[in-house]
Amino acid sequence: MKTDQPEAFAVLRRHIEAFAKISDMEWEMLLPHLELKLLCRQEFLIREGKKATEVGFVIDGMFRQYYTKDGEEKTTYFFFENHFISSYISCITGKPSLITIEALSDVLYISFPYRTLQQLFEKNMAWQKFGRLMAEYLTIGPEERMASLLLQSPEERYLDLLTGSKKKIIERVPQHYIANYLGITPVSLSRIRNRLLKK
Amino acid sequence: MKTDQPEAFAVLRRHIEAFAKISDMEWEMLLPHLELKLLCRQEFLIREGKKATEVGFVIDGMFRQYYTKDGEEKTTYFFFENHFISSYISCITGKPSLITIEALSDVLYISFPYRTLQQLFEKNMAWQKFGRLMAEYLTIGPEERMASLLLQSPEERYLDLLTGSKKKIIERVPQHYIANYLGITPVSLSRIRNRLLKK
DNA sequence: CGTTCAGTTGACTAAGGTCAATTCCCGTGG
DNA sequence: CCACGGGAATTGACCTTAGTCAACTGAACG
Repeated sequence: MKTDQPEAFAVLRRHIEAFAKISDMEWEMLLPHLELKLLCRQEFLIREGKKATEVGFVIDGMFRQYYTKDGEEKTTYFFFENHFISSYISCITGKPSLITIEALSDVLYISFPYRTLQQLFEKNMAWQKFGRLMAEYLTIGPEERMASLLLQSPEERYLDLLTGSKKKIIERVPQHYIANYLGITPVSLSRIRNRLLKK
Repeated sequence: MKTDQPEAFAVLRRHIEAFAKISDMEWEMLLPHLELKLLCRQEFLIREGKKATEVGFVIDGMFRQYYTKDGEEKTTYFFFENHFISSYISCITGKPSLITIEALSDVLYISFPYRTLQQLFEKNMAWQKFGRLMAEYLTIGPEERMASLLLQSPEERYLDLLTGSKKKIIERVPQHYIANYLGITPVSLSRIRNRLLKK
């Protein structure tokens, strides 16, 4: 696992600049607040019921995000390298998080306080713009997931995972988490796979 | 139906300022681009496949937003007075809209080009901030809808509509659209209602 | 008074959930 | 090297709930 801190921070900067260009000076406003952190498998980035205060960026490893209801977990996303990760809604609203984010492997990630980001928003146009574009980007995930739940059967959702950019989910995530992500039980996923084989 | 244009515009300003304070001068930057428009029942604000270019704000009436798949419509939201309405994702991405927005009644609404908004974002910090807060706000709807589809049965979703701020959906929207919104057929909704009566 | 469309009801089908038994895989310790 | 243990995945039997198709009811409107 690479642990080169300057390089990790440079990767983050590139991904921030994919949203909005920021000058060296503006970058220096965030840099002192960055921390490189390590999380072991099955540890939590944020737990349901706690207020989220930090925003993360995955350098190496993967996370699972889920809601809990009646003791049952319902997976909404998996996150891999080079993705921002946070209970952003909890940060924005200041309310306790409804979601839990759990490390599915040992994870190396960059962390910084949402509060810092918020201060940058107020101080600086480039950061404000980053905040807008980031939030715009964040609308797209849930929208697609919602559409998928509304439009597709579990079988269709499974087939979707086999193609395109989602393949790494199939490749890296244990099957029972995938079933959970699809909204079904591992038993049903097994049957669906069986059904598909026979075609 | 009230058609007082200055008053309608003032209502819009109040709702914009619920996100970010803007000065009179900043308001003047948007004002000339506002248009008060009328749409008849069953007409469309935006249709699937077209690029969205405008953002709307409902003064009077209601809309339904839906995806289409294999000729079937799947309702995602209803919008009433004092809500922004747009295929915002299409505006943001510049791609053709996946959703259709249809007037469920005759509707009076304010319209302005997304392009104008985008120009204001670049020119002005207050508008940039509005853009961020608006986008942040827009993440919450799909997130909640996604969670509801993942966590709740159709019956639970129906019960939810009977309480709190969602009551106006039950009160104003025909039942077969509600069934569609719940993700089931009108037949099934009828059975669920029946089942609940017997309890 | 008929036409139309929304909503209800019945009979049957399809698909996922549950529970339990079994198999497979993999790592550990004898 | 093999035997055992534990978790993951599969399979079978049975249940629950939504979908489909069709018939019927009821209210709205001309």
